[in-house]
Amino acid sequence: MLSHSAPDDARAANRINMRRQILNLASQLLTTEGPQALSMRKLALALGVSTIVLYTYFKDKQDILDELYKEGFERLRQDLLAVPQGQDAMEYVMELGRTYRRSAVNNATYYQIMFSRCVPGFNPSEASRETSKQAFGILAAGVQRCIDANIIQAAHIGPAAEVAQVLWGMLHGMISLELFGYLGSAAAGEALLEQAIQTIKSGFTHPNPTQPTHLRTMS
Amino acid sequence: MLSHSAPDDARAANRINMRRQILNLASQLLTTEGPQALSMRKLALALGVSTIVLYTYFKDKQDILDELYKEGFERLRQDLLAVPQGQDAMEYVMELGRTYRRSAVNNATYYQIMFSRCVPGFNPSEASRETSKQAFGILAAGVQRCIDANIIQAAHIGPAAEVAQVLWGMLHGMISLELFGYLGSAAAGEALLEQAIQTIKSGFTHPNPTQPTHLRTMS
DNA sequence: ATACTAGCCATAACACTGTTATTAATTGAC
DNA sequence: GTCAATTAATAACAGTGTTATGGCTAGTAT
Repeated sequence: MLSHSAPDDARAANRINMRRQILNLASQLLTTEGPQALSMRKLALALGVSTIVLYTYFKDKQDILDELYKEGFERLRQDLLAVPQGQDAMEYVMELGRTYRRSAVNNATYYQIMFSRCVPGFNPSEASRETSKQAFGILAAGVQRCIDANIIQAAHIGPAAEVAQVLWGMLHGMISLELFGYLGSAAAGEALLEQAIQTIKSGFTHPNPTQPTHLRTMS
Repeated sequence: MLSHSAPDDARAANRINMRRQILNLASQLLTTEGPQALSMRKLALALGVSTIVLYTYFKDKQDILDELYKEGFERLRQDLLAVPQGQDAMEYVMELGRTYRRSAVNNATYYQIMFSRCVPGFNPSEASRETSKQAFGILAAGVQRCIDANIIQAAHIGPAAEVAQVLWGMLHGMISLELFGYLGSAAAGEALLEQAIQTIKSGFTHPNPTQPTHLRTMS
């Protein structure tokens, strides 16, 4: 009923200011010490306040992680948006893949929150998963361009979203293996991703050879 | 110096017996309640003993997780070994891929331990990582067979181990996305994996088209 | 100006977690 | 039977997320 706007707005501004301050510190703690070091007590201590403060600005730890999850996908989205949509549609998609890897490696701790269950109870909220879909949308749009240019024959391979999911899976898989230390050095990871990209390019441009491939063998 | 073998063997037998009992319960707890529910106290309680018992048979929690990690890769390896090496080398590799997914989905909680950092401080030991390489070796051997049969032209695409790593990455990526809920239902996950397998098959059999693909566009 | 209401925050605690120092008991060895 | 060593229970320490209690401060209403 009664609407006293000015002071409430001041409070609201203070709220989002404090929220941002907490999130900035959480982000810093995440990048420097990793996901498991991000504890409510450490956060409060670094802020010079009590733990209760965190709970006045966030529902719980999940709420904070949810924001970091969103920020991670937003960083990825920004990096992907920065890729120039140059001449060739397929070349653009391949460059998206290389950029995806660079972004993931540069924000490895964020990537862990986004894709591995590194914090025991954490599950991203539905709203946050929408953010993830926006980053994926850039890949899908790139694939759609390839289909429109007849570089990928959609009829033989499926709708753009599905093709993009396959592309996404491969990118994520290679990066995930690299970040888990299964591929050796970063250089090896980069080289193998390049190989994977070339493979998927060939796979997309030469869809589904229905003739049995073993007939083409020669001794 | 003094070698009293028989009783020490009795103790040793008891040790490995107890170890197995603990691991069985840990495995059960892992599959039924997930990685984050696997606590030392819960384990001890379920065994009807004190927590200290766990520490007399294992160095720490990591030690137990390490065993589960190894068991996970052993299950995967066994499942992959069960795939019949039928007629076509490429068809065999594709079936390996489908089996890999089935195995991962059927042992989803194990898969989390194997590939996602779901337990804060856990890092598999070097010895355990060797176990993981044995499972990977089956994929690599399958790829090698394709190269030997000239289905995959190694000269254009790289050595078998690298090709297999690309295959592995794609498999892992698709499964990882599915298990994280990014692909929707299990049916969607299965269908998309099939599409990914078909794509990689095409990519492997039609290596590196050096001619610019955009010349082949038609309106 | 005074009383009040609302939000903010510190202290301390609860229920967990992994881990261990101190004890006591059991068990195998001679 | 005595002795040594392994084993196990109790209880505690340090850490985690979370919250009930209560005090304080700041804006509102009269």
